Amino acid sequence: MDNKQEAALAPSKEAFQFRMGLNDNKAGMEGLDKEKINKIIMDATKGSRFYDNELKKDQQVNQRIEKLMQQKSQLTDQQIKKAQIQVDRLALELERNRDLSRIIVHVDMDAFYAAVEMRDSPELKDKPMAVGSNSMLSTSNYLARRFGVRAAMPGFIAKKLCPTLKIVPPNFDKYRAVSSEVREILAQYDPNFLPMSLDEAYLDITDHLSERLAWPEDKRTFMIRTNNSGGNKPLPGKQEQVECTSPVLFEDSPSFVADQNFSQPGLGTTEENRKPSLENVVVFGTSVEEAVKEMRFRIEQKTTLTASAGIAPNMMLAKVCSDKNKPNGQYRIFNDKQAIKDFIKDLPIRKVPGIGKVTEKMLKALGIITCTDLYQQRALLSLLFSETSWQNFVHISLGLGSTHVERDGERKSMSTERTFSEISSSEEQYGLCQELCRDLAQDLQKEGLKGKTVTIKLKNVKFEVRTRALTVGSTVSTEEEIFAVAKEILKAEIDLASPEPLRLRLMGVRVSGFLTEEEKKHHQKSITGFLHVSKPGSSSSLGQSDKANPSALATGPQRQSFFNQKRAAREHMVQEKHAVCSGFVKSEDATISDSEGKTETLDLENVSQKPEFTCPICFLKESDWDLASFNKHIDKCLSRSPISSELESPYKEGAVMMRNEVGDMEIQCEGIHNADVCAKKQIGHTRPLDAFDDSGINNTETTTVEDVEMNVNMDQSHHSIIATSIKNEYKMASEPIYAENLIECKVNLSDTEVAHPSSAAPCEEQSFICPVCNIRQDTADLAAFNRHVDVCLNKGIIEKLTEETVIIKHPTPSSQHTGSAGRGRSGTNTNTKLRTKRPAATNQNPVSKKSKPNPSKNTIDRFFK
DNA sequence: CGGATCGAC
DNA sequence: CTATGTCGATCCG
Repeated sequence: MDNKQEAALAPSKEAFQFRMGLNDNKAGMEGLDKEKINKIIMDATKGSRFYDNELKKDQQVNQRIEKLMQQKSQLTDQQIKKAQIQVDRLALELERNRDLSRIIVHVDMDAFYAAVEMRDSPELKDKPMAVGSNSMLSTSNYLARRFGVRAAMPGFIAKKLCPTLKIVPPNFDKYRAVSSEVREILAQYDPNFLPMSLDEAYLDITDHLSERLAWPEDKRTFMIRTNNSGGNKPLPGKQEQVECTSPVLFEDSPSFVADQNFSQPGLGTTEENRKPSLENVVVFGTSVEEAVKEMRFRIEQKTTLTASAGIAPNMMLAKVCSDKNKPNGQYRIFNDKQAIKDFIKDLPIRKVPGIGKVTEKMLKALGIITCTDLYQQRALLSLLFSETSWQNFVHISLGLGSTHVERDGERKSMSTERTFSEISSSEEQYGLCQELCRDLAQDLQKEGLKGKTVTIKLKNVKFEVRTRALTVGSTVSTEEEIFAVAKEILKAEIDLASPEPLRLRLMGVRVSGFLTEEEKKHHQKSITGFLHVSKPGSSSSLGQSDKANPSALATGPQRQSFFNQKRAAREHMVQEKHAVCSGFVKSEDATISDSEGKTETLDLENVSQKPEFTCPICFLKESDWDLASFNKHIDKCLSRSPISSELESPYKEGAVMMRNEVGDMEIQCEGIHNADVCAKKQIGHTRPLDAFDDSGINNTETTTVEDVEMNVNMDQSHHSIIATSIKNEYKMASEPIYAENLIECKVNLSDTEVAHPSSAAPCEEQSFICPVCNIRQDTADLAAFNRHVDVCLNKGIIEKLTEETVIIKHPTPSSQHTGSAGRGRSGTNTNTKLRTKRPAATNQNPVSKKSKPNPSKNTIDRFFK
């Protein structure tokens, strides 16, 4: 097993395929087979700078894997066994708190953008097509996928795979409109549903379902819209003759009805007793599946587009499920532990949201492919990965996920970035930077946000990316403020590259570190307010009309040339110079921008000089101020001599209102975004998960319950705490617990709500297996058993433990479950942590959820109770 | 805090 | 010729 890395470390072809995710091609009869696809892509790719960079990134991953394997090889059995106990403690706790009471649905429109375009352009319907540009595709239709054409693939390569491919440019306004139609429907099943993007959403339909039970039939009855005159839809009982064979959208009639089973017991009444002309009517039942079918039916009726859905007890599972019967299908995991376990068993970890390419490859190096593998290796993983990572792994392998569909909190950052053909002149780079700042400032303004940190992102022609950030004392939100900071950062980068110019292909600007509501109140009168006043009207007029105009004029039909954009930007700069001169930006700037040509050169010189700032409040000017001290000064000035309160940002109120307005569809659209920002966000959306892979399920190696051996090693000084908590855990579970048996262990908690035979059965007769000596204790006396465990813990193996292990001593906010602290010594882990998304199962446990700062302490307190 | 990286869409 | 844009999260130094 240790040598698996050999193959993985070999670079080139295989590496690239890993990076590009080419391993899951679904070759169709009319398309290309996997071999051909890979070859074409390789040929089109090989030798490019992009490819070189991909190889480099891959090497980095391989190095991480190498480190991982090395750490692994140094682990002792004892360490693993000890880890096993600790991990299992978490697993047990999680299992005990498993929430099976909710019905979560993940709805996913099939090939959304492509489907919309096909719907509206009949000539596209039977052709392979994709939405995007020559340089990047957002999504492709199912016909194109047979040729290997996928989301996140450059259009020019797609064309090589499929010369007849039609690439249509995206039309986000249209997608947004369709999306809001869909959301109108979704809202009726869960008013608090959570949209993830234009084509995807989570719903908690538990409440809907209980209401639905009492609904009369007519509330579940819907007309079937017949768009084709002759094409009468088959009615219940007849649909097998239609047999919608093709998974391809619109290849046959886009009929939901043809594809669905409406002859559910108890609703087959449509044929006879509906009103005269209403024979085209369908009634849905009250079950979970029926409700979701109804939802999808209504979506299709309303939009002529199909959706897939996953139904499960939590969001993570629902998401995986929605992929299962895509397109135009649904799949449900029942709210039953065994059902979850069965589903998870052979599930490739890559399917799980949060496990991406890199994680997949790293885990693969450890022999982990499926969730079962993941579960079996949990002890090892807890030693090799960071706390959050391995705990997330445990959540996944237990099939746990969040059961609360909630909107995300406040936004944390806002950014804009652009790719272009090489720009190496620093003047252009500054101009571009300013333009980005302008765009960003407008977006910030729409949400009334001000941030303290400015980050710029640069990607050179070799695709190397770097980001640099600067946090300032005051807050920034206007173009000038942002640019003042961004310019400094950019200058530093240009200087760093020294004689060589920066050869950029992308630049981005981001603002983060937003003020909280609290801070907003206090910090109201910032430099921003001052600038607003000093150039009355200019910022708001700029917001609306000014933006597109100059560049449109300059470039004509398409804004291809950044030259022109930059020129336009410069013109803009000139207009605004009087605003600039009010102090935040270097004073020289104000003096130069008289003629266009001069602006460039002088601006450039400028940048390499030491900045000089003038305080906008006291008008003091210090030559040795840097940005930070300048900002500090302003802060002081502001608190010393209060500025009249009318300087508040005019946008603040509006922003707050928007956020609270839940009922409004447009706002629900993207949470706190209005339509414009929303549009921007959607540009370039790619959907790698569109590349679903049905063939992934193989390798069905059943894992039986083995490895009952469990020698416990505990840190002596704290063993009593552990002992106690273990005791209590064993108290909770009503049957013997094996390490490998965790998923099985019966939980007699409130899961009985969703009554299912296997979920609630209490245990026969009590007996315990001591986790230390591993001997079965045939006693129903819990106290006796606990005494035994205590004794066991106090003798024997523990003496052999040499390393210092802090188990639950002083739980810190960051070390939730005792794992990380003690692992330092025998040189095992520390570095090479893998980052994974935040633990998927957060809201499972009401205790640990609430007390974020110190969850494990609470847990233990409760144990002691 | 700053920088790099991952992952999702 | 030609390989996105935006955002949140995590980890490490």
